Amino acid sequence: MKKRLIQNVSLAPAATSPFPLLHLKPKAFLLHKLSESTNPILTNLLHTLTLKLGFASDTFTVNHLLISYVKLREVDTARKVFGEMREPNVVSWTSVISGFNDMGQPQTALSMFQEMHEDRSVPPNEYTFASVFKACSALAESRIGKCIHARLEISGLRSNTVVSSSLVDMYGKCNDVETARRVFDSMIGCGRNVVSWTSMITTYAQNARGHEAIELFRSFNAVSTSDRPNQFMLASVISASSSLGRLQWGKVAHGLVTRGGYESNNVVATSLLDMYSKCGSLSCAEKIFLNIRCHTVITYTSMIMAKAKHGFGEAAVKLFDEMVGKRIKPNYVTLLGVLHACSHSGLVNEGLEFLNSMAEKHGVIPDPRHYTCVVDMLGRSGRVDEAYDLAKTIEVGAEQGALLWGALLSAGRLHGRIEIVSEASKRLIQSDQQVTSAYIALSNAYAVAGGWEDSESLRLEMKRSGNVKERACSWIESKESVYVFHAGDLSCDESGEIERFLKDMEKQMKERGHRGSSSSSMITSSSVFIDVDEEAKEEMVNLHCERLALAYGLLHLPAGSTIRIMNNLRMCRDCHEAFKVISEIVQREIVVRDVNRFHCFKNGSCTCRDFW
DNA sequence: CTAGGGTTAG
Repeated sequence: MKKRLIQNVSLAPAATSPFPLLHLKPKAFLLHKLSESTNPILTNLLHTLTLKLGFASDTFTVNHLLISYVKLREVDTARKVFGEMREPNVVSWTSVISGFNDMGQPQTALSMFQEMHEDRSVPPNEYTFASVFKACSALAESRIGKCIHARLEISGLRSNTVVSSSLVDMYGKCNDVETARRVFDSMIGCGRNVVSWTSMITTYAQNARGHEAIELFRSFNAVSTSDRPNQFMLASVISASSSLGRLQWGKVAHGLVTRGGYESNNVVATSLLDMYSKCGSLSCAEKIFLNIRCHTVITYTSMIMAKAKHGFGEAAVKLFDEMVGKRIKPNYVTLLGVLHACSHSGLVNEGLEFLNSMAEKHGVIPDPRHYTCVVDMLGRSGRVDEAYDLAKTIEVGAEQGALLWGALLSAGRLHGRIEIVSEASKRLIQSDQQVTSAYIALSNAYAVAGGWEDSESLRLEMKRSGNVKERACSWIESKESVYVFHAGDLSCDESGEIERFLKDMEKQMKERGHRGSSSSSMITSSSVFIDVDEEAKEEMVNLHCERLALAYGLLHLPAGSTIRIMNNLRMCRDCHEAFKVISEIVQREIVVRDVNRFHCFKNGSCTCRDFW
């Protein structure tokens, strides 16, 4: 066995020269072989050879050994080798630190850096700092990151493009957009490259500040003479376009993808798929999906999500089966997609079945996010008590709890279950999460139940405590502009025309037998057309901002054009039904999408307000 | 000489 390996590995004759490496000295031979080894057995052998040939204390040679182990993802062996080094240098330290980064162990990377700091014999250099900031970024640890940033400042290292880019990224991942921007601005002296710009654009994109991301992308293109956007930057810009729901910008980015020849890049393709889906064009999303050659769990999950969001639950489940059939292993996000699909298409029993069997069948253990999805599903379909019973059994942290009880709150609201709304709101208020939404919901619930005084006093309480809710809104995109309609806002010039139009539409809908939602759900600001029979509630109709967006679109967009409505409200099945009826009446395609609220919580603290 | 930064699905 051993003999064969040696033959295979090191001294096998090559075509041109019988023994191409024999003329090399032992050390050069070791270095050469170590740098090209992609085989753990070979590296092990070279390890032995290093020791036998007496290079154990040669830092340079052992560094090669270390790096070889790191590349093979054998970071623990690398660490062991490192521990036996007589005189590790800065490269040795940095290699091990970045090895832990690559293995998804940023915590260990940081403690290695701390060890290095306490050891004092080897000061870190730019390479070390770049790796360490990457670790902080992975952990979203701005407190530690700031301390190390301070060490960098006093270390006397000249500012360096790579280090500064890693800093921008780190602050971005820690949701400290302003500091990220300050670092980015300070880079004017040391030179920015595509990576630096991408870091800053990504910072904006990932912190729900899509407009600034796009704006910065524009400046990059205006300012940069030699650098063109690459796949990293494009993926980020496309993702910013999706979170804004701006198909126009997404299409421009798609053009740049084609021009740059990045279409076959999976990451770019996935971001395009997601963008088309979120901007309302499921058919374009599907085109992208069908062009992907090498599918992964992410490409499938994205398409499953897309179908789910557009209400094609059965198709999403079918796609899931296809994926499993191809032996692509689903992960927890995939199952969220499937549950989402069931939830949005009324496949309640199927959804429950998925929840109960996912651990056994697919090896994914349901976590609070899956349960939240199912609570939402039960709630939408009217099985509010089951939703409540399920919610009570789930142990969650504050942030997840906010989503869980938020879902239940919507359910209670949707079905006029004041005691559920009240319970969910209280939990939200207690956990100090989404306090304003909870107050609003509670107040609305009181209002529906006729407790106008309670409702009024709650609103006063909110005003006193400074809880001002970001307003729900819907918007419609046309060529170059976006028209935003805020809840309760009828200030636009055409309001009279729009109201007349809506009244007429409601009449037509009734003639076609559309019942609309129950009157209690009017207050959810999710229902589209409803019977307005009580004067006292007239004012609330203004809450239905997607009606306004829709009417505006129908009145102003050219005949035959598709109308895309984005909103940041939670829509129920009735709304989708209503849009179908409207679509038939006006003979136009109407695409409605809930802006992904989840996105806003992705990195912690941002709010939906930043969309506008 | 050997080591470093940015991207996609909820």
